[in-house]
Amino acid sequence: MTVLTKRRVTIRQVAEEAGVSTQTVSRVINNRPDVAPATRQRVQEVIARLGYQPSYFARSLVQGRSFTIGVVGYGLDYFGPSCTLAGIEREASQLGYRLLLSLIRQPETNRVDQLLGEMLSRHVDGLIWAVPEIGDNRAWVDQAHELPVPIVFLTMEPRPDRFVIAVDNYSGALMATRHLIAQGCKTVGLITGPLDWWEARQRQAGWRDALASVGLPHEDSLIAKGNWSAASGEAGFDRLLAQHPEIDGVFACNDQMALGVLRAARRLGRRVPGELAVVGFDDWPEAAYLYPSLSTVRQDMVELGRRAVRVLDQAIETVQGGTVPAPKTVLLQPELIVRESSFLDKR
Amino acid sequence: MTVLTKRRVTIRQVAEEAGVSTQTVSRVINNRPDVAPATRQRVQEVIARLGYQPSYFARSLVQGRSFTIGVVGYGLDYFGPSCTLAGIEREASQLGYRLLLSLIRQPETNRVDQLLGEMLSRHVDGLIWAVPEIGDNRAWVDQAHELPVPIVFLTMEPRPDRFVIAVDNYSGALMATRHLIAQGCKTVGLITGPLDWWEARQRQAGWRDALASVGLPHEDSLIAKGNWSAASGEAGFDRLLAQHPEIDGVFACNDQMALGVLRAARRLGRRVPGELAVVGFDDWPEAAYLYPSLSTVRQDMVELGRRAVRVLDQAIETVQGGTVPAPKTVLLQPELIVRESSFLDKR
DNA sequence: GTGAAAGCGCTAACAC
DNA sequence: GTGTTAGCGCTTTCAC
Repeated sequence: MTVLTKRRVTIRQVAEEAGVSTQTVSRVINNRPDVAPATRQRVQEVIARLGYQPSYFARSLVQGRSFTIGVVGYGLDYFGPSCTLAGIEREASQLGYRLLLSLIRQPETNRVDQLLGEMLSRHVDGLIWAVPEIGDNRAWVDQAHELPVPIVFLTMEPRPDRFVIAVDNYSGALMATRHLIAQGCKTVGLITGPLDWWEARQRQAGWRDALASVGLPHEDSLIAKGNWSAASGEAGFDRLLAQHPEIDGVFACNDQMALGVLRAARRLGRRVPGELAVVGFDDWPEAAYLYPSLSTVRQDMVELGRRAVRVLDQAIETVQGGTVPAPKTVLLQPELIVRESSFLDKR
Repeated sequence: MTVLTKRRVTIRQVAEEAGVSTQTVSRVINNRPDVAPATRQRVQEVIARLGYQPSYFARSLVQGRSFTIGVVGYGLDYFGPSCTLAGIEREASQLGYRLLLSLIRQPETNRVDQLLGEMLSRHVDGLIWAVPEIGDNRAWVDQAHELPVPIVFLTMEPRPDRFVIAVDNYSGALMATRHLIAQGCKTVGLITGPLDWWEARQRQAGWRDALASVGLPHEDSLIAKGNWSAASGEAGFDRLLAQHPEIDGVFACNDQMALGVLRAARRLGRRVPGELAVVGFDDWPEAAYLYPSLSTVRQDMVELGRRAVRVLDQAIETVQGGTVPAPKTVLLQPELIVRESSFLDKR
């Protein structure tokens, strides 16, 4: 508990106490070789005794590097983003960074300027933009070339001039829908997320292409628009069934909406599994404990965060080295998890 | 997008460009009154043109204040902690603070020293310790008097010499159990969390006292120890039922474990609601969409976080004013949410 | 090996 | 009103 001293100890006090100059202390705390062993030891003793803690702060000012990453996140009350943040923190911490966190509540914020400004004025070494791409909330990205530090974008349409880390939503939706088809479904409905979300559009495209490629129906009346909530999934299935009583499969674009579908199906007397096969997206931890347990597409949000930090770290190092880092895209592959809810009685 | 300039602009460049001293620029950016209107305008123009962004960093160094709060959190893959963090961020942002975030994975960490040291060396104005009280992971708190900045503890046993913000778990458990009793339950089992968690012990105590006060059984064989997961809730109910086939009520100490109980009950052929009444704790967003929808005890984790920041802010102001702030405890009251799962057929 | 001087970007205190 | 000086805590450069 030696660090916990009432007043901040400075390098000067240590120097005085040890009878050396501040430079020597600096050399010791930075593990420079050119210090006499005896001196080094003496200084170290004083440091321990006084509980001296070098100020990263002052150090950053002169070195132009803070070992801090700015993270702009969104909607921590959802499971996915929380995991992503956890992943970011974990990797960052391993690489020796701390996190400066900012959350935004409306993803269409126009405070982007102010936000970035605040982070930059705290001298972050790099930025992670962990806000979903919604509507035109990416318009500003074109100008981000001008940022003095590298920035990595999470969950947006990959583009060659940016660092982007994303899950392959299209491919995940393809897997989910093909699985339903393989189960024998003839009419597969879709509960989408809000279509101004890039992720939602990708998943919808996957659903459509999977059906189109085998000649199954995929018209708009098979699509119910949800808002990621269980309530919207429930309502969406009601609408779907009203128009298509023959429906025997549903791909819900997240697990919460799938939960809503399960609830609606029960209320309307459709057996799941058996008469109706349901697949979700996310693999949220409770999916395995629903009744029936939910088949879904797992995306590893923790890994997403970690990758973002690794990529950013490399970019930061490159910048520190004086070069301009080459943008890079990482597309993580999701995984189909088959449980009970997607089983269909063959007819 | 004016802030996004390639190289950081300093106060000196602005001063030169505007033909004034750095001091005058400083006065303008700090909105000091003693600047001639004409000068002020000229400076502001230059600031806008150059996209100058003052460095909080350098400012903090000289002012001894960073408008940054250090947050040490835990287990962001759970819903509660995520909400708390969201609440912290929101309030902090409103009060003009940024967050420096650190997550720990084992709550019994002995890296407390290092962690606090790192935060302090980044000159945080105050700290929020948002890690549950587990085992003796609070032993170090006795020494925290020596910290140079105020620290607020979340979710731990209140004590008069500390800032503590917590939910009244005892009272919540009391409400849950009394509700089950009021429904007509005669044998009420308990699925606890790990008992080295303070919260788990509080909830257990509430359960016990509620039963004891009306003369209903509350022996240890009615208690199954879980670990907050749905799996442990399911296994716990199996054990409970084996020993007490007459069981007609269960209080699960969180909603996940309650979900496990629902699953086990279904498997074992106990009707919920009807034969078995179940109440959870947390009111996690999907609780209303389970089948049956889950009665539970709502705790407002977002508010918990916000309160922590407000209390910390006051303490910081007091410290800045040169006084020692008086510790304070805030105990938030949870709320019983009655849904379907706790109904019991009267006999 | 070690120290003195200069400076990172800013503001407090004091001059004028 | 505005500029000058000094200094926050540290590191870098260059003496010795």
